[in-house]
Amino acid sequence: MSQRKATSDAGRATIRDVAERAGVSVASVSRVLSGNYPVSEELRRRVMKVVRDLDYVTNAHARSLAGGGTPTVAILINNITGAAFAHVAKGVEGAATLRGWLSLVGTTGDDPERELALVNLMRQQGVAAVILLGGAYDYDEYQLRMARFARSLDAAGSHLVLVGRPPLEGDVPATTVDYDNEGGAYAMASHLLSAGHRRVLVLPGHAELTTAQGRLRGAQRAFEAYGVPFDPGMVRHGPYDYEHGYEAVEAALHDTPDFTAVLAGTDVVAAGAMQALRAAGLRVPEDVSIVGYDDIPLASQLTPQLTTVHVPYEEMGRVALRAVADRREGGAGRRKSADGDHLVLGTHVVVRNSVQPPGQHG
Amino acid sequence: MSQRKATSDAGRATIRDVAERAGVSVASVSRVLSGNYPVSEELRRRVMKVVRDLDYVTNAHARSLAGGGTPTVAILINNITGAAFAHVAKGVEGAATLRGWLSLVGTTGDDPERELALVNLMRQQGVAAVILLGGAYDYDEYQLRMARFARSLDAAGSHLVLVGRPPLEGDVPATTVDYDNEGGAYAMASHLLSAGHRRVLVLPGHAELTTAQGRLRGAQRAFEAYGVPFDPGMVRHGPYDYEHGYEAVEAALHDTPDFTAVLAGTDVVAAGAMQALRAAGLRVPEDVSIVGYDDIPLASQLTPQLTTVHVPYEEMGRVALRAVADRREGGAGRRKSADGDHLVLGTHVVVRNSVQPPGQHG
DNA sequence: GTAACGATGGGATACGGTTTCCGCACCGGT
DNA sequence: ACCGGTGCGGAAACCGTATCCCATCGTTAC
Repeated sequence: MSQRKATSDAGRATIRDVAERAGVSVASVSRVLSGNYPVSEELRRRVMKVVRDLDYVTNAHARSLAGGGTPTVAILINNITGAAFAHVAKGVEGAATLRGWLSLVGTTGDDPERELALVNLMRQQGVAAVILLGGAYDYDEYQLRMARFARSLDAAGSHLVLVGRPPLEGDVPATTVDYDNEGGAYAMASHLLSAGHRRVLVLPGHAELTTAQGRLRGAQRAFEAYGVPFDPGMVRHGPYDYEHGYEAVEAALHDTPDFTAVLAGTDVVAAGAMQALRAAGLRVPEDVSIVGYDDIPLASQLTPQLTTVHVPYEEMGRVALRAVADRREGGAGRRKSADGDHLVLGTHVVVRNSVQPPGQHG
Repeated sequence: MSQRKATSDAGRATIRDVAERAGVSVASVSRVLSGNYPVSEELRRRVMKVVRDLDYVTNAHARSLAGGGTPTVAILINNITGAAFAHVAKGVEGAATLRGWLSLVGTTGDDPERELALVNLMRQQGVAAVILLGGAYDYDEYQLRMARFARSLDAAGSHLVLVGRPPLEGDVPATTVDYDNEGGAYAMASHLLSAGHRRVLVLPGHAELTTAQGRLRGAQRAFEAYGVPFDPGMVRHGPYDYEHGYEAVEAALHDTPDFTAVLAGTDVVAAGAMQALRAAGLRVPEDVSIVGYDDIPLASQLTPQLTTVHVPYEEMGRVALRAVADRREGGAGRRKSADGDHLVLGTHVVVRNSVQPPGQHG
């Protein structure tokens, strides 16, 4: 019945075990390990030997409790298997690891309840920031909820970062990392129009998704700029997946078969559209041109290779993490500065082989 | 100069702040929140009101220190953008969230140093398990290192889980979740052989990667079973990426252009191979058949859709997490049982449109 | 009417580190 | 030989929560 548990206990070794075995004080061990206090060479050697012998690692929980601890960021994502999001996650994770930070991930599966639960969970973890990936839904209630999240995290010394969606309205303590979504769509549609296409099937995505709204707006603006009437009947909304692309084209071939090009809201949607056209005996791009959006690897792996809009997803992830890190260094000083709270990265069209002037068979 | 920091301090509220404001003891607040101890309705109401007012959340670090805490698993992955790994991660994360567990991810980028650092970092975090994804390298030193990891984690009350690779040799405290890699390759090659193909270009992957070794062995066995001589000159090793598939086919078309089918080690490699064949003016599958491995979404999005081997990646993730959870529940009792430490899931061929008997043009 | 008991709430302590504050020893200078 | 300074190691006070143990109060049984 010893006062303290035996050194040879099953669980992990504590700093006290190390101190005892090395015949020094607990404080000394801590100092040797953190290295922010002068210790004699002799002491360091003795301690390090025991640390190796016991295979000791410090308890991260205890360490963060006491003040130190490695910063952690949380990445919240709808679906980890989406290539675009995966690239953002890669950017965040890479930048985090580079500075010794940790990253937690959670997937929400498009469920607002899970999102709520996860944000709270992350708040408990005392994360340096919560990074939310993907387009937002354009419901007022959703926006209000985000604002509440932002304030709540801010009050707890954390921070909310929105990636790939428009910033929140009002004076909300959140950082947004966005890309020129509408501009990319404008450029992409212009590319199609300047090739001579006039009847274009548009598959922007879900009507309530901010991403889809921006892409649709960009396309409309391009039509206006070219003086081409925009036919709302040629727009079909739906999820960003392969099946939607396939089915939308199937339906369009039945209803309005006179289109000569497809402006897909996503590369994956474009892939589905392409397959549906082939199934109907049409050739791409000889009979129908197709363009995508995102420039994920798939775009260059399709046949023909897809002309699409490049979005710097991985860089967005890096930028998001840097924003958090900077803010953490900066600390006070720029409390109310709304500057730098909204970063916008550029997009550009990548021309490949899926577009051809209409009516030019062969 | 108060003894304790003011309740209205900037940082997050503590349980003590709540207790003070509600006029109860710290213990009572803890009990109300954890709910594992009888408390009067009056007390509960008073506490919960303050909790809401202060937007209080418990400090996860303190909680884990004190014994409670939500279990966490760490997922270590080479490259998060790989579709197959992403699906495993999804399986793990999904199953984890289902039981209220948390998941940390780290990417190693194929760098053994980073892998080492990450395992240690995760050990500090006191994770319930470290789940390592992807094929292993067949170096002795690497195997030894893994064994050391396993023992180290085991000693710290954690556990190592290997997913998608062969189990470690010897009496190592690790769990392996594997799939019938060789069997899948055998079936896939048989499919090609039974269609009449005899000259097959084989792109198994990196020679040192256990995954590639298994797929190659399976193919060889199938050739033997069919009594078809296996030509080592038709095997080209390389990374599991699009570029390798493309370049390998380009080179093969130059060196040994008489092949009628390509047995790719991965769907992505198959995509590259397909593109290279097209670039050379060959049709798939009329002139050359192609098969892949993994059955990621890309396989069904290519044209023609790819015949491939389905690997239950997401399920592997779920199974891995369940293994960890079971072991944690089970606790003692089955210490030395090597049973159940190696789980193997089945694979099967998915027939699509990329295979045709050779020489049947049209 | 009183003793025993169940239901609750409070105080104290442990969890594993970090860090501040102190004291000790050893150094050289006069 | 005495004194002040410097460098290094130790004791103890936290960090925020869970839980054990005990005190109290209202009940029920005898």
